[in-house]
Amino acid sequence: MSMTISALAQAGGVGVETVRYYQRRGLLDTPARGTGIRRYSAGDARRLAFIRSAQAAGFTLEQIGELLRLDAGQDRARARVLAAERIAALDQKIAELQAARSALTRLARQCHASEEGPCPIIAAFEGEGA
Amino acid sequence: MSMTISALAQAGGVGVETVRYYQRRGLLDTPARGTGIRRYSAGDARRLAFIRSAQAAGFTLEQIGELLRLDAGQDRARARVLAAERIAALDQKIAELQAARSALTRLARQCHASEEGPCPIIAAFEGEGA
DNA sequence: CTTGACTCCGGACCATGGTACGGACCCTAT
DNA sequence: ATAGGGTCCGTACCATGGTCCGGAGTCAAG
Repeated sequence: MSMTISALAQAGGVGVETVRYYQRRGLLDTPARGTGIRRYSAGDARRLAFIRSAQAAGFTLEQIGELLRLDAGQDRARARVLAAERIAALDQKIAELQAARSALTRLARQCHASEEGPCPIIAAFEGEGA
Repeated sequence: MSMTISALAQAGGVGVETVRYYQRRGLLDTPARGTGIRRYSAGDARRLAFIRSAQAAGFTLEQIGELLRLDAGQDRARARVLAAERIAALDQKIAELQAARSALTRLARQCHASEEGPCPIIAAFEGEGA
């Protein structure tokens, strides 16, 4: 099974330019072209999917590059370290977002409660006086 | 109570250049200078704190600008809409990060379990074959 | 065997959120 | 009154993650 760049991009839910960008970044390889047009494999599609999910997990493209370079699982210890670091960062970020969410929910509730006076959402910084 | 730009920046946990950047973006105002050096009020500090927390809630500086422009709570309805949208986005993002976290945790556990074979963290896209 | 869609490629450009630079000015302590 | 440290300001630069451009080549259908 082989596909063109646009099929690969579509399979990965990204644009063609993004695929080319990942190639430039060394995250995807650039298959040799037989007769002018490059053909991509299902492996490429899996790799692209990996990039996208690692990205969703908050890895930067740089870090994803590192993960990929620990190729064929040669350096499992390092991969585990990266994973553990990311999990910790994720926990922190999740906590932050949850805090933001409840602050926002509280403000919205207060704002709804009284139609009078300044909106608490905005007024969180009221009292501009010098 | 009045402070210099560096005191304001420090109070807000940002750099001086960041304060100036927010001024340029219209998020903080630029007090008139009496005799050469501008002086900032506690209100400015509260405003800066608001910007930082809104940012932590995932609002872009652009959106924060909009919130601020709904000044003195003139447009509570719009503020509530923005808050509701952000809460929804936050919920989605939190869910995404939680999913990523558990995927990563599972992979790390598998990687630990067997020292043989390719690391599952990396091998999530194995089988490169054309 | 031409037309239209797709591909290739390098390089320029974009948005976001800053960060750094450099010369001039101000302010305080010595 | 002078040195030093902070401030002022415009402008330039940065990292990240793309996105678009234009000219040339390729390919399948009519």
